[in-house]
Amino acid sequence: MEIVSGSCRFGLWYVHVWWNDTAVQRLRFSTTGLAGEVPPLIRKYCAGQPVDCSTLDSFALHEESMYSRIYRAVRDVTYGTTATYGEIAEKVGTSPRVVGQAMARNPTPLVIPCHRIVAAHGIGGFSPSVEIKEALLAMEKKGVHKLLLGQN
DNA sequence: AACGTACACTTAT
DNA sequence: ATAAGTGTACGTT
Repeated sequence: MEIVSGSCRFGLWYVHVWWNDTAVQRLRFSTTGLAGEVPPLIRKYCAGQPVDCSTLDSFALHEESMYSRIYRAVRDVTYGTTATYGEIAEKVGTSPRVVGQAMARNPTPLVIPCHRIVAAHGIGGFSPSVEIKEALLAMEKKGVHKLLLGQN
């Protein structure tokens, strides 16, 4: 099936997505837009609705590599919660540093929710900008609140 | 095929 | 604050 691409807004940023009917192939944040549609779930998520993009599929989840194992563990971190690099490392049997490396190379952020992985004593990194990570986490926190209280 | 090095970390000085 | 430990991937030989 053919790969299509598109972008949507998230705050000051654009989210570019390359995807087909089975999985997201690539996702990245950019300061410029791109013609075309993104998967509906991602559009809703970026609009602030409490939907979880990790229910989408990413090609990067289905390999036998260490990174792929890490990505599968990261996918299980649910909306509105966080885990540390060290926790993920322990789960898959590697070191925290490696988890950081896997996050830095994550081909499909949001779908593999690397923004929910934080350092033991700080927020950790995010490219292209840690502001995005902060915004995503703040939004999810608010979203869960909304879900529980049914308002605001 | 081996080697060096770069890391979105962590823990102990 | 700083240093040592860490495992994987990736670029150079």
